[in-house]
Amino acid sequence: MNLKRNVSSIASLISDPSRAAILLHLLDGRCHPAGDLAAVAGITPQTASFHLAKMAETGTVTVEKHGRHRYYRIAQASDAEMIEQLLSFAGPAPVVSLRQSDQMKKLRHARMCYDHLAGEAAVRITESLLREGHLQKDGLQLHVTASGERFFADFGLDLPQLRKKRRAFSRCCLDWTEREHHVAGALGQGLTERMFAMDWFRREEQSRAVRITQEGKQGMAERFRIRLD
Amino acid sequence: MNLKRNVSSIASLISDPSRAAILLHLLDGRCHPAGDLAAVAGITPQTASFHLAKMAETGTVTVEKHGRHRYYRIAQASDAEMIEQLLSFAGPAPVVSLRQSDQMKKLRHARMCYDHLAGEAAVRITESLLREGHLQKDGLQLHVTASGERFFADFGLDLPQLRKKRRAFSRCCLDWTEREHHVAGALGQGLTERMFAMDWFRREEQSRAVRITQEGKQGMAERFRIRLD
DNA sequence: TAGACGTTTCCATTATCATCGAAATGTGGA
DNA sequence: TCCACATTTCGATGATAATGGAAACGTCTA
Repeated sequence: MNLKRNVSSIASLISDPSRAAILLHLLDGRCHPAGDLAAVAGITPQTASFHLAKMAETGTVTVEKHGRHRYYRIAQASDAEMIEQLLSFAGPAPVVSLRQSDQMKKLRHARMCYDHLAGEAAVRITESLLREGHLQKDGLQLHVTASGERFFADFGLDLPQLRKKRRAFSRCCLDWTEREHHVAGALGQGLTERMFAMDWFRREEQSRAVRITQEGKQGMAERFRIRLD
Repeated sequence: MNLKRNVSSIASLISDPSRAAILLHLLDGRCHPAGDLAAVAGITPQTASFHLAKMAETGTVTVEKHGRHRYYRIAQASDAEMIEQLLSFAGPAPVVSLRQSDQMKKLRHARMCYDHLAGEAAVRITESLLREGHLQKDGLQLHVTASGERFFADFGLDLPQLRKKRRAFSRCCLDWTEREHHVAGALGQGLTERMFAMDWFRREEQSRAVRITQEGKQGMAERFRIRLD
């Protein structure tokens, strides 16, 4: 069994508190400059650079140079999802401060999970798609039905294009706050992108949290027949 | 966010190769003497004892004294399931030797996931229970329907008793070889126990693998309408 | 009662690795 | 051209923790 090797090497990436902090912060799917990540993890830029280099070497993160900044992000959606899964075992975070509980409430409500929407909103949307027969669950796969093809096209998604991407097309991703599944994969990403384009959601600064706009509430009621407050 | 702390401490449990080997071996749900675990991990008894003491302290494993042996096992089903989940990210194990691939094939077919059945057999059984309307999926929960109540009672399970247990009654557990869900929780455990009592399955020595008997094949065809070879 | 065996405790060794100061590199702006 | 700034590289340090030898403990067997 050389599963051992894989398992422990994956785990050791996250076992260091500084790296965990960095990865958790990168879980918002955005690009972050090295300095910010150092600040988040509470370490000096040198140390952060050391960790980032290490993670870049194993392919966990990728770099993009822009001027004198270097922006890092998580390389693969699957890695991000693994960390999300770990979170669901870290248990419901014991709330310490009011500020934390407030932040937590926002995260539960709607947040980014790397490149797609997560939290209550995402779970409700996924439920709706299944209920209306646009998606069909098959294990961890989510198949788009005939009615789904029409629905998504009508929604402004180019499904053939999304299918072409070199990644899973449509799959379940475990939501660690809701303990249910939400749509991930290229479809989840495309859907999320489209909803942002329609200004249904707006990202918060420096956080994975996502705010729902008035248009969003209205749109979700009309399109998905769900009501979020 | 003190999620960080939790996440990294969970990961550090498995990040050490020796501990990973021990935990992976304990994933069969059986009790194992300390010496065996040392051998499996390729370390001296002292070192294994050190790791086991550490894991016992954090509540990951529990000890049972029998004569001069001390038998260890994973304390909580949820921990075992977390490790199983990590395995699904470790990727399909690159097969090195023929012996390994053979062992792997057996594991895929049927194995123990701590205290319940996993692998193809478990996934097929779960599918059958859903298809026949005995179980109903609700997020990660599995509800027993009215017809399910009758079915399980007829199968020899004491559901009220199982519900009393201080653990999740019936839930989905991600199968890392099949990438689908199978029944876990008290129901998964009870079901597995009953099938072993009926001699449908037999455990292999020193492995998580499980062999299906002739009775098992016949019984599964009759009761679950599935055919496994 | 003695000895074998499984296991743990104690202890010293060793290696690994996160960390940071100092300095180098590269980029942008004045 | 010079300086400020983001980042990395280098090098040294210190802490942590895995490891195994020696010995003790408890249990089983003869």
